Amino acid sequence: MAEQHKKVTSTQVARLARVSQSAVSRTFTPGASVSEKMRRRVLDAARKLGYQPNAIARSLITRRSNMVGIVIANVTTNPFYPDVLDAFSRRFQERGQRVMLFIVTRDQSLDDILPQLFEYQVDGILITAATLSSEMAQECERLGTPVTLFNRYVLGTSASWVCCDNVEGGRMVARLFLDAGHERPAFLAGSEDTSTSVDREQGFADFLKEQVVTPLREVGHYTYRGAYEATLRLLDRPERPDAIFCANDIMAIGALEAIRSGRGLRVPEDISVIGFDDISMAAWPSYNLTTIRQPVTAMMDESVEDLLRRVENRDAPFVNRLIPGDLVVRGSARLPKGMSSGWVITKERDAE
Amino acid sequence: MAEQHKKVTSTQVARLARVSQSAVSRTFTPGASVSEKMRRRVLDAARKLGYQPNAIARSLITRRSNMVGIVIANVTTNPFYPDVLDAFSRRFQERGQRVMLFIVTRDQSLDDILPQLFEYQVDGILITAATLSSEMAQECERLGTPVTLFNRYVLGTSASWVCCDNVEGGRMVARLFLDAGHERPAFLAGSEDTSTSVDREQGFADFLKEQVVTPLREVGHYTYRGAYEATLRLLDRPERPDAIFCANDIMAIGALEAIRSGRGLRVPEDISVIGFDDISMAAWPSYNLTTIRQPVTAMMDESVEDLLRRVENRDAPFVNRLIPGDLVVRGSARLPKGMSSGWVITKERDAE
DNA sequence: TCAGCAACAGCATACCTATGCAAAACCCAT
DNA sequence: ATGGGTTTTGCATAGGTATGCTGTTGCTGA
Repeated sequence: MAEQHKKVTSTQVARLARVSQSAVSRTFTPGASVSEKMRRRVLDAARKLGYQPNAIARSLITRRSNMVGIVIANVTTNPFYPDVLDAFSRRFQERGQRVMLFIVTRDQSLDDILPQLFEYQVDGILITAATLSSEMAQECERLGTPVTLFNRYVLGTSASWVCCDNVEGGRMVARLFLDAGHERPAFLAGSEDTSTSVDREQGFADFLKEQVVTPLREVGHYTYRGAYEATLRLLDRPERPDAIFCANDIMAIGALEAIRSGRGLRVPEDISVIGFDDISMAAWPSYNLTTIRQPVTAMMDESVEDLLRRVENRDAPFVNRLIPGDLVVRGSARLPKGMSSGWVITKERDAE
Repeated sequence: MAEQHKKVTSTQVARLARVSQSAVSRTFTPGASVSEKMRRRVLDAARKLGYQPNAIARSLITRRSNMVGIVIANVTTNPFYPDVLDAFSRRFQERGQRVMLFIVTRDQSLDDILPQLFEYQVDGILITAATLSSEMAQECERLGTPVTLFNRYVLGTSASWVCCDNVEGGRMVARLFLDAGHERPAFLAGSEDTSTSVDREQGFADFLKEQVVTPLREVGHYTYRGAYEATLRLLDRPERPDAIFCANDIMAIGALEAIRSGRGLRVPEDISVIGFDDISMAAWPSYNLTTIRQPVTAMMDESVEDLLRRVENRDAPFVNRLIPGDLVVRGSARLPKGMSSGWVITKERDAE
């Protein structure tokens, strides 16, 4: 049997097939010029030896690694992100790109991560739930490595980003609360240093303030437990809120728990709760959460499309996209007159 | 400024620093012999040019890519796995290994995935929630690539595996049900073709049968929704079960929902529910799930230790480890006399 | 039959770094 | 100053593949 312990190279295959190494290479290079006879001879020999091309050597010479870097955070705290990671991985896979993965923590700077990706000559970088320092953005530019941000944005760089319209999402929730007759709305923030939370709050609070209402607020750090406790604090305030907008679904679920198990109140009779993301748990019967659905599929399609386009063509223009989310009406928030559970309310897209 | 658009190579740095290319290489190779003076000159030049070593070229010559492949499944359906992925990624990161990620679906065969990892010359492969065909195991062996399975096992190959003792876990649950006086226990299976589900059921059912009880069973496909529906079917049987052991926590949560929201019964008064994994949701107040805790930390430590040991030393022996889980007693199952909520019951480890 | 052309094969080289070996530099003690 | 030993440097090559260019083959049509 072919029990050699060393790796098989194209040269060995060539020797066995009595052809040149180039012939072997061409056989394994789609679109190269090889006769059918030769291809067969090579493939035979290759099979006999158990040959597989060495992608490392190939990358070295073609200057294409066919690897993209994915940088992602919050994979354990927010079920939204495993979904995102899964879908991205699958999409890149289909497009013939391998994924080099980095999971980062909030306190970890990308400035330590990206250089590792550069060392491995990734063709492009996709960043999710984390932001880019402007030095790093510049570095990417210098190296000619395209970068796409998912759900974050950076201005003044050549990085692409595609983002849910968080401000508009916040606004939609504010409108719903007011339409439903709520008077003491509150916002449960994620992390202060996160654009998603800040933007959602801004849309929410600005809209309310136009109607002369100032929302209460607490911070839940984008975690279930943080939200649980923050909600208890909210409920114990003298001016108890009658509606809470949570910066994401997992916090909304924490809030629900706190309201029901923690304080024995009812949702939505005593308090309305609205989340953001529309993770699959949101539809579970006991949560039945009204929420803003992020248009993930569209966002991801656009992200990988953009990144790969720029990998193919370094000069392709980068793209900044704000995609509006939909309000998914379920049972955790009091309904305004004329609206009913099961509705999905789509914001008409403004002209670009 | 150094605005060149091409990648900087060690040769260019050498030229600028007026030294040999070897000197540059040695400066960036920890432990190589370079004088302090030289190192400084090189680093200066490198900084000026924005040089970064090319890991691809390095890998080609050292025959070490410093990449490991992680193959994982169920990332979106079971919160247990994002946790696992996160921890693995972090551990490898710390040990200086980059992660090449493949997320697979149940119907996807590893036989298509592993060759891709081989092409990229990964130093080792970690497989989670999926199994290895024996041909592939053999292929790994031939190529000398160490493989470690996490939470799966394969016999008769040189692949390592570290696994929770699922049989014993099932047994512990059976014992608890009997001790608590249950008479019509049921098992909610994950997927029939999955060793975790099969083993948990085996431990459970065998123990019960010794006591002359045969459990009911349904299949929940390891998903929330599947479990929800399977539980409704169980509850609608003429001989309604009074205790359900679910093959994992996410199904247990689906079962809880079905019991409460679906049929208006109480847990644990009417029915006991026990899960497996101890994901973080299990501790949430409204679930408060009694479950078997997988000793994940130990399992993961052992997995990466094993894999990296065999990467360093191809001849290091592979390892098969069965690590017992702990029974975490909470409120979703009726308590046997003398046991109380909050207990963690550890199976004394048998001699190996 | 032969010219002319297209298709294909092979040679040689490039990609970028690490490293064995020999030469050079340095250090210290005598 | 000299010699022996140690450290440091540079040269040259290897690692596995892709590809431009030249040479070869085989075929077509007149």
